[in-house]
Amino acid sequence: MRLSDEIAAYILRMMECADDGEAELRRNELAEELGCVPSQINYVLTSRFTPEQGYVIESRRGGGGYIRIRRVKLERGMSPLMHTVNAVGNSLNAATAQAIVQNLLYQQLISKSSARLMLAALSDQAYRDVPMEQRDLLRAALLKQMLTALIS
Amino acid sequence: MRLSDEIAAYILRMMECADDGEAELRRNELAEELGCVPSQINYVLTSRFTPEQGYVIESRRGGGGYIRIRRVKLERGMSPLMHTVNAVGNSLNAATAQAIVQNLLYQQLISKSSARLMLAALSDQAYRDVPMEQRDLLRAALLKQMLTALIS
DNA sequence: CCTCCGAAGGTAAATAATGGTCAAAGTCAG
DNA sequence: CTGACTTTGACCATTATTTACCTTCGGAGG
Repeated sequence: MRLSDEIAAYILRMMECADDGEAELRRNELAEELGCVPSQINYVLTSRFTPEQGYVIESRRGGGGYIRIRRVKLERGMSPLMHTVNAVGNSLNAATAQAIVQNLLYQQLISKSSARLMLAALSDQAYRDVPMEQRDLLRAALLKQMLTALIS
Repeated sequence: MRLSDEIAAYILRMMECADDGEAELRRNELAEELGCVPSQINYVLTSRFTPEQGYVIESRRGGGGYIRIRRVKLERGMSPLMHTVNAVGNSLNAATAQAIVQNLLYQQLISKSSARLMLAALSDQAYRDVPMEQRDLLRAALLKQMLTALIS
């Protein structure tokens, strides 16, 4: 079995055991326990615990730091929002983003103020400092991140 | 639990107990009671009781010195949000952004789901495609954009 | 009054404890 | 053999704690 799969399995197990379904871990500790370099933990997190797969990750550096993984995906019958998260690729232009949000609002899947917030965050207006080539990637990531946050 | 968190919790408790909602303490005394060096109290104050988080601190040195921590109350209505927009510079790190949003939520100026959305949009998680040097600029722009959207 | 001393609190730098990023090198299925 | 996925390691960023030294205030003595 691949190392990454073992790490993923380990984290999944941690989440099942916790009563709140969250896994909180210390990167270096876990890396040591599983015999891998610390950065491999990051690799596993970014490749297997993405918003598309229904996970939200928070972390803190520094003394007493941690990584927390939360699952928001409902096991079956994916929520409509989750469906959108999966439908969005890794790139998204402003017009499409706007259409998606407006559609979610129309379907009453999100509130009006949520829609306003999301439109503001997805419009090119705020991306002045982001290189053009990266804007659509950022937009896609932002939309997915925000929708995932709404579900949990 | 981190020492700093214990200190912060202790101070929060003091504020809750006081009828005026203020906490007044003597640095050395508190340090002794919590088993830390006095300057750690300052660290906690500057890292967790900042103006962004809605606190004001006064203190006096010398005999009979003290430290007083107060929560500032923002007026209701839209103006506090506008005030926040104006107060945010053109660069904003993740920790400060989080503190600002959490404070807005605490003061009931934004809803819980708005806070969640904003936190998701302001966390570094979604910025993987944005060069490090631009992240704080983007974050500031995003926060201002989103708050402005809430106002209008 | 004025000075000086002791009792506070303040600051900054060093150190420790974590997690994050990036790119080179390796692996493996097709 | 090639492209996607993995694994590693060097280097970076953030947060916490400790230590040494500095500043301010009030009052006792002169």
